[in-house]
Amino acid sequence: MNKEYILELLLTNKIRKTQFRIELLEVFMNTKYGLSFKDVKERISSTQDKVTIYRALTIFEKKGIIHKVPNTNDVSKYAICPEACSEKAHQHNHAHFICTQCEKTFCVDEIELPILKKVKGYKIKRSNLTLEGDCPDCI
Amino acid sequence: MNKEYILELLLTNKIRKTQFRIELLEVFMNTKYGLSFKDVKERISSTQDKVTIYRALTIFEKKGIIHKVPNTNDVSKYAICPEACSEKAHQHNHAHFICTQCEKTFCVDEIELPILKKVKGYKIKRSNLTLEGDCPDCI
DNA sequence: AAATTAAACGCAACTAAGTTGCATTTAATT
DNA sequence: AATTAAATGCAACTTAGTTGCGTTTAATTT
Repeated sequence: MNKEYILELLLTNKIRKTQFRIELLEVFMNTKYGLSFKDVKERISSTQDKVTIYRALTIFEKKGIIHKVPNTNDVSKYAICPEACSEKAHQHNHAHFICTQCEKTFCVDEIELPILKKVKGYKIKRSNLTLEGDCPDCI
Repeated sequence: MNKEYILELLLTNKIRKTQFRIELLEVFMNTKYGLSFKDVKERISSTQDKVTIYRALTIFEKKGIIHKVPNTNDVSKYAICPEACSEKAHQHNHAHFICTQCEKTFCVDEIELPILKKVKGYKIKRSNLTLEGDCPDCI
């Protein structure tokens, strides 16, 4: 199991190894698609307060452990970062696919985004390609 | 002025020409960047109920007159569609730039998205490229 | 021009997402 | 064992967006 990797992640990011945060990372690692706040809550065995969950999500995102994928339906999903992201270089050079039927969010590693730095006077720090449609399970 | 174009838009989409909806479209046409609900409310002279505003935004989006750009900060922006979108083919083949300083959202026509139809079993109906960073005014 | 009707509107009440302040607990350090 | 700062829990709050329902009004029909 990747429990060791989780502990390593928490250590290098100076996040305390609490039961809940370890379990939260396990949930993310064992899910192939993005999770909304509600999804996360359902998958956590300990009945944590929503504030605690939000705070963990926020710090994980800030540290580059997970990333947030916004959705036109106003319910963002969180997913674990596939490779090494850090607080400084939080680049997700892959697309996200959102199924409009089952509402699941998948990372699509097959599509590589061109890393643009500048376009017509805009300084680009991050880019995010979101695809919408039907996922393999819903076609 | 493009008042005539607005009336035409409403007519072809079978939306009644009320004072408010005409004004709302004028606001969108005269703004070069995306508007949040709050932005819209501030720019409307008549003091419309928020439900009325939301319903107009929803129907305009459904008809392909405006499109919604989600943001990681959970405040979506709405912007008028540059070309001919329709209820069926609501494709926005351009990127959106969100300034992390002033929070403005701009359509970036310079970047053309490759129109992907299928990737690894996913059926893609819509795609959305969002760029984040500093806009020309904030650099 | 009057009657009809369905879209648009306004209000109240609600849900759901996410935040803030503060007191308490606990992991990690000294 | 004592310290301390991170993490937690609770209450209360804000903000975005929705639903139901009765009323108004733009557009159509007679």
